[in-house]
Amino acid sequence: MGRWEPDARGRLAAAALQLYSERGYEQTTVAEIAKRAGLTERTFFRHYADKREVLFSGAVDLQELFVREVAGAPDNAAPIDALALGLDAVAEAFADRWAYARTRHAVITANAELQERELIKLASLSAALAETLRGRGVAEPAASLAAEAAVAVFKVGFERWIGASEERDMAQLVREALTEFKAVAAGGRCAPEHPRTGAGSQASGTP
Amino acid sequence: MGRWEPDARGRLAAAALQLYSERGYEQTTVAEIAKRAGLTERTFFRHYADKREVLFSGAVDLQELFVREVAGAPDNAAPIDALALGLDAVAEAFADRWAYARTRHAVITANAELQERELIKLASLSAALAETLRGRGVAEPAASLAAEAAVAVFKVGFERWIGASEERDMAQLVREALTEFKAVAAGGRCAPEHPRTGAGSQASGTP
DNA sequence: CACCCGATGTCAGTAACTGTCATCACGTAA
DNA sequence: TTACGTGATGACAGTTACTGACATCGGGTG
Repeated sequence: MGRWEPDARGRLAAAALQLYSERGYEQTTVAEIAKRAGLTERTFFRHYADKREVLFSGAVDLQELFVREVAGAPDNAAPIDALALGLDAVAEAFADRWAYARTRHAVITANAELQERELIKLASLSAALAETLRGRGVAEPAASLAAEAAVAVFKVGFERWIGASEERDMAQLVREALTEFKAVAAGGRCAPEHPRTGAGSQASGTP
Repeated sequence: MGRWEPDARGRLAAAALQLYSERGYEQTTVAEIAKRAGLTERTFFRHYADKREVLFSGAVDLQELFVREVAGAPDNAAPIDALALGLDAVAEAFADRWAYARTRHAVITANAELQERELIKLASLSAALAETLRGRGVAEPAASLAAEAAVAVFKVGFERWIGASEERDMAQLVREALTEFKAVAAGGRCAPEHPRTGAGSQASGTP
């Protein structure tokens, strides 16, 4: 049992997301977040390094999960296949957080500073994945390029999942993005092989 | 002819890079930059939106050049080949700025806030390239994935160019990175086909 | 009961950034 | 030549993110 109200950190994160969503990130002061959480501004900065970080505390867990899965892939798996295992696991972890992820994503896409923070978190993820691949014997720059590709695939899959009108299976969307990525990298002219996917599949070739 | 000392904007950028390089980004105040440029803090913020942006005013030109080259590629070129033309042009544009690019890059890699800004500039570049590819008839998400891949290739090539002990041909390094990238995406197990490249090419396969 | 310790509150201070108005140096037209 | 317009700059007050130093609170431990 806490000596004060429990989970100050969680209350701050919840209050921040609410306020950012209600009135916008820039129109929200840290003092207001702290007040809604029943704390002071100074305490906010003891839990979070800055006003943005309160939206990104989960990034560490995401990265650890992704890395663990890649590291645990069979020794004979190619880099891109090891990364695919990590993508699957991450998609699973998001499964029951569709509504939360949507709200958070809307807040972030509405503000450039928050996008910057998200990008550096993804860059950190990419760097960790590259390091893991190197540990599996993959040379540079193959490791870094493969890691960046995996993050790009994740982003595409995530945004499709978030942007869908109803809740869908994120793992499936990510796998489709990976398949389309391989086609592009192989030098394909245009379009995906998933006309059943729905959106944006009218592959108009240039004549 | 300017009414005051000419090129206030350029003087601010030069002063900022000097000070960031000498004593670090965080240890430099905007007032100090302005003073070295013979101006006031308020004038700094009339030329640059914030303390970071002073290092990134060239990003617009880079993006325009890259996009122009991709848009001008032959109609029958595959996405990845169109992007390769843009990569070549950008590498050319950097040719005579090795020392400047090194200093600037060192400043940026030493500070997380500056890295965030750089990442969002690259994301903007990626978005512009994806839009250009869509204009060439490439469907989503192939366009976005190809664009992100091109930016990743550029980053690898640029960092190798900057990190080299002597000045080398950036265009060549970028082309090598592109070749290695294609191999990874195709599902290759390990290493590059350029053992002559030097650094990091001891491809240790997992046993 | 005395003490320790971690989480919080209080308060002063720095620096990034903004809004507002005054001022300056030049071009232009009477 | 002089008066006026205009765009760039200076001066100054104000908000807010963020930090350091110190006090306080409440529970556990000897």
